[in-house]
Amino acid sequence: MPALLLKDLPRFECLLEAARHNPTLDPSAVVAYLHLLRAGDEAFAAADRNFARFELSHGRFGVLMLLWRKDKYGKGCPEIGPEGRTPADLAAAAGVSRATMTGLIDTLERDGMVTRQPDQQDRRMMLVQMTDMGRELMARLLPVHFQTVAEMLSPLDESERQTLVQLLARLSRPRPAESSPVPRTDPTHSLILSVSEKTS
Amino acid sequence: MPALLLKDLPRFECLLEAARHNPTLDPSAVVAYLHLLRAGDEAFAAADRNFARFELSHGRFGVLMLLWRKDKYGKGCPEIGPEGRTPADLAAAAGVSRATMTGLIDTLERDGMVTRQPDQQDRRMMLVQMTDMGRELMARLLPVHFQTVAEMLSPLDESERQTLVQLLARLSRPRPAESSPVPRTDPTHSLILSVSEKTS
DNA sequence: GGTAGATAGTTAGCTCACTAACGACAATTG
DNA sequence: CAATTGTCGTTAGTGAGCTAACTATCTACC
Repeated sequence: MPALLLKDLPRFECLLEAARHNPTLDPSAVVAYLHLLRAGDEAFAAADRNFARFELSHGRFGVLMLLWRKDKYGKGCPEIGPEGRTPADLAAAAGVSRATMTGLIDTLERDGMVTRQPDQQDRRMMLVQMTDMGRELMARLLPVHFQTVAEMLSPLDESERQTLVQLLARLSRPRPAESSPVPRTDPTHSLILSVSEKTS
Repeated sequence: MPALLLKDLPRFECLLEAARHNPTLDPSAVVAYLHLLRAGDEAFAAADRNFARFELSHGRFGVLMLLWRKDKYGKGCPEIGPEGRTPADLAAAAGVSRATMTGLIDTLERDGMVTRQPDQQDRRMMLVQMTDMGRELMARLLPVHFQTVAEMLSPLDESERQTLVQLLARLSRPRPAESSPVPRTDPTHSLILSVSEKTS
């Protein structure tokens, strides 16, 4: 459970009171912000508890998930592609530093979940691939993980989930919005984005 | 930025494809889950950038925030009260372990933001109090922080924020819902809860 | 063709959480 | 009153992330 935050949330009346002395305090914004942090942390922690049962950290799971996606569905979704299994690419896709990715791959390799082999074309690079053991681990873990996610969202019906996603999507840092070569679809559905593109 | 996660989110079509092979995969739940993690992480990271400018970590900010609230608004909101300035209480309110709170208070005390003094009644306890320097720091930081929160939520109008809060509140782990001695108000507004109560 | 700059992966050292275990003290119970 | 039980704050040690700096390699330009 990495994210820490005030579990003892202020009451709305206190915020109103405080707002009278702090002109920059927007009570409804603070309430939404605190709820967002809390819900995000709960979701994160719930997933982490599952991962821990399989001796995985969130970071290591992320690596396996990326490899699994490319492994299984790389064909169906061409922008994922079979390439991009280098540590640097994994780091960008997972949102961690290259140094952190080295450590993640180290332990995954030690545990026999992935292999590292030098790239023939570019000898600076390594190629990371999932082993059968890694695939088996994911085959056991993913149903549990997906079930947890499904349970977490079970209080909301389909249209409520869609509303939630649209609201959350509008909170993301407004991007340049230019340079979108892909045919426009509902932005809440085609949520490929930014980081994978802007290898700048 | 503590929380790490897949920045390279899967496209909805990929999820649909994957769902055909994984019966437990609920595509709309996964999309909502990923958006939640991402939005929460962005909110967390944005706040952290502010804190870092004032040489604060999220944890240290939490401590100062709790002390500030009790310091300023303890009277207006009696359930906060002037007591509860012990490390153990701060730890429970901030959602960290007592050991972590010791470290947070250590550095805050070193930097002159808080003081520690032994409790006279119960000589196991310490009392943590904010110094004038701490108050000054908060007086400079809070407007920046509140402004960041306001900007973050600016894409949503009041009714949208309310919708978001209600949806997020329903995602929180459903509590026993019993043992609520306080007169019922809108649960999305009176979001005092759980942790402060269940000192069990 | 040789040098300058960029990039890939790694290493070293940092911060900030955590758990487990400790001594000091308080509260409860025989 | 003595003993047990529980709590408070602290310490020690671990894990996961980060940045900065290094080596090796590729690319581009004169």
